[in-house]
Amino acid sequence: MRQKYEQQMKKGVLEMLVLQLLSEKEKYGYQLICELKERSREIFLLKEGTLYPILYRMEDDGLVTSKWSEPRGKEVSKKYYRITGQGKETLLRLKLLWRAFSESVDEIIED
Amino acid sequence: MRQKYEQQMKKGVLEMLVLQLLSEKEKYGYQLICELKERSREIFLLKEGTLYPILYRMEDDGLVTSKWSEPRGKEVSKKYYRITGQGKETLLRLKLLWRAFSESVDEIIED
DNA sequence: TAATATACTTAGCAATACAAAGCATTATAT
DNA sequence: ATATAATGCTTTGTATTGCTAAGTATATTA
Repeated sequence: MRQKYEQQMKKGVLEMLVLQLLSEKEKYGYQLICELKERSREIFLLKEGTLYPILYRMEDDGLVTSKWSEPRGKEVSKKYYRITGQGKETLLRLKLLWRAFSESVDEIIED
Repeated sequence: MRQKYEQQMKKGVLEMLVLQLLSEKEKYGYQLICELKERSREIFLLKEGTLYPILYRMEDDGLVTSKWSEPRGKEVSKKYYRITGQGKETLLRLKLLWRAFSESVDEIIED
């Protein structure tokens, strides 16, 4: 299953976007959902049932790590995700694939 | 299930591409596989097990119609698919969605 | 005559995106 | 004071999807 993420490209866009956001700064789940909604102008409206399984999967695959924050004062403890070296590599690969994929689609639909 | 195709946007790229090819001229299954391979520069390498179910689905949904060719001489009979009015509408909608979708992705991954 | 290309079909599988629900806490509004 | 909404994480179940794999059949090429 070496090519897993590549093969899932069409579905793998979400993985790519999550990795992108995490490559900028470590974040927790709910935050990712909100940021994705904002930055995509309401196009990526992830449900928890979509995002969290993605995070668990990526953690299993070594693309991200997680750790619970120690809550300061009244704060609730949150689970922060951080991208790993392997995750950065995967993100790069996914971006290249996305370019090829989307350019190809564009060419075909523009006659 | 009115929004079916819209909701499946990420997976619906294949449907969009097939509709696009059919909007240019009626075609048969194998031909679609070959053309898609060519025009996408080897990026969309559809298997029969992927394409034919898509065609059946779209026929069920009234986006395309099919008819068997009467074989001339030695020719094998082929099942030609033609896009319908509803299929053209769907194609337009899918293209608009694709633009919004891909532009959104591009913005996010380009920081 | 064997292999390859063309052409369509189907069964079965793994992965995914989602709905939906639950749990717990904090903030806001009534 | 109490209800509601928002935040935050998790899990279960479901429909859809893309694919593997196999099967059927004919035509062409080696």
